[in-house]
Amino acid sequence: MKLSQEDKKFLELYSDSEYDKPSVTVDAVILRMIDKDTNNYRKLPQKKLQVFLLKRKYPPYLNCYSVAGTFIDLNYTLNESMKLCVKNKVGIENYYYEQLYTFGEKQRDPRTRVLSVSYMLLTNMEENLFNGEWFDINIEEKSFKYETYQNGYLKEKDVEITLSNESETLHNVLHVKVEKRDIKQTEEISIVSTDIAFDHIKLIYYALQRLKNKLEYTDIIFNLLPKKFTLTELKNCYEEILGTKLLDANFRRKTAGLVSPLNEFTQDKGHRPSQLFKHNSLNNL
Amino acid sequence: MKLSQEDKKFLELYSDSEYDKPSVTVDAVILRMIDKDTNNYRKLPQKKLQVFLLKRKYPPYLNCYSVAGTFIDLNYTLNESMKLCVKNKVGIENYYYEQLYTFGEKQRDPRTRVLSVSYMLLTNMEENLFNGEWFDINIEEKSFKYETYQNGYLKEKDVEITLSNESETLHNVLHVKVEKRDIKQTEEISIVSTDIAFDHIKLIYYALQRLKNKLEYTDIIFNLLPKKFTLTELKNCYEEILGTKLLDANFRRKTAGLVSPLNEFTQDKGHRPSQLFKHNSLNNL
DNA sequence: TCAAAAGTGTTGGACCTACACCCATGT
DNA sequence: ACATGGGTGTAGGTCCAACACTTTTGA
Repeated sequence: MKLSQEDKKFLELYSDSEYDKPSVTVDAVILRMIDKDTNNYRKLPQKKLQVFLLKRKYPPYLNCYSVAGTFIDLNYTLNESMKLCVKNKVGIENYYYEQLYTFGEKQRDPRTRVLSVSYMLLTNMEENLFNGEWFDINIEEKSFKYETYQNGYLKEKDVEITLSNESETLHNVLHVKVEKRDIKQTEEISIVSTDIAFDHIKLIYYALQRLKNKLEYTDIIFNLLPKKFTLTELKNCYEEILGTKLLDANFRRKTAGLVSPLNEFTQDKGHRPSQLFKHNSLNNL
Repeated sequence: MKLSQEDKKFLELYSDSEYDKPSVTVDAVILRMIDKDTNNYRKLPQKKLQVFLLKRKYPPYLNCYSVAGTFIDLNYTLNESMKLCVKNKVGIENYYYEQLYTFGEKQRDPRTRVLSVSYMLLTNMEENLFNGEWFDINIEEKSFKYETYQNGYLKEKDVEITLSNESETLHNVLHVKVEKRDIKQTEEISIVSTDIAFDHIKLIYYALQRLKNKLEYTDIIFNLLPKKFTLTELKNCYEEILGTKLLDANFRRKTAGLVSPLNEFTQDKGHRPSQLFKHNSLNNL
């Protein structure tokens, strides 16, 4: 839509200096699925979901872990800012990403008012990345509470998210409260306790929720897998994210349409070789 | 997580004035479902999805239509800012809402660099609201293009969104391009032409997509319906949003679990009275 | 009487669950 | 030989699309 003459006149005189502006960061929750080797030569490695955290080099929260993020540069779009940050700080450029949510609570950063535009990134990289560590993710729900009214309901629960690697264990507890009264619905997520910087455990929680939800109705899981994989590998990834066990025979039939078999098989496994498959990306019309 | 002594020292000296900051707005796409009366005494009114647009009183885009929005006040959270804006400008407080997406393209506002944190609002209000008009939404997809590579695909289409009421018709065309190469996936939505302010037609498009997607796996549709409704009304709402026809008998069986019958019936309709139902909100455990 | 909507019944097929069963491998 | 994972088969149930059919009303 074109601007009018009146608009142009107005714009020549416009100054935004009189308005309050918040600082804005982009923050990337980087996830991958890793094979945890077992000692038993027969057993397959177990799949484990991991998040990449960076050790902060400057205050606030000096030496604490946080997700990758940066204040935005006004010369770039939000997506560009996020990509640049991830490239510079973590050293990766090849990943799936989507915007998650924009956090705008007033006290979420002790420096000043800061909005965080958060992203979820998925990669199938094996290597470690720059400036940080991969942490195993363990998530558990506790103290579930449920109340109903005539015109709605109230649900409350605690979510424990434990992030750990060989050297460190970070404990985090969130409180989630969903309330519905008539048409109004509110979801409040508050931090009970956290061992990582800012409200970044909330960003991680959002990413985990998004991933779990999208499993059902998208092909998002293949972004966490190598190009060639066995059906049991695929199944183990689903199980790790969903936190439930699936029936093997049924799983194979259900996912049959999503994958194409290759003429390759695993070897040296202490059990029957298994066929490798690739994601069949043409099911999205 | 508590701040260290070092952090506290740092914060005393901290000044954010040296950093670039963007302006930030919150913008609300307000939707409702309205009954369009037919002249035939036998026929039911048709359901029509509508969006509420405000006529701009100041430049830029003076006298054009836009969605409800405001620059944020740093004394409020994002959600609070949006609610205040909607209350003050439009006069409603009772609605379902969720955050949609944060837009950060560089030239999206002619004044200065502005981020938009957008929201989708759903209401079942019948009345007109302050400072604007309801517009019927018609959406049509054109010139679909599909290409496949060895490692991905490219999809392109044009989306025509026409917003109209008794006195005005606003034409808008978006171009949507989805590309996937290996793990990288990009979705680009660009404005081909628009009759409303800024990139607000994009916000409307996002809201419509979100609504359509959420129909399948949530109870979101009941936020657009009155408390008491007939099953045919419910079905017509689904059909209006999805843009397809559903089979009546099957629809009744499928939605049976979502609703509870009341001991009330419609009257004076020129056809058999129909039972009224209410949303059964206890299916979310 | 009739057009429109309300609502029920049925049939064949697709898909899902649960479980049993056999196959192939390296040590 | 055997533990482990790879992979197939099947019986019963559920759900779903498609279609036919009956009911009720106001003008």
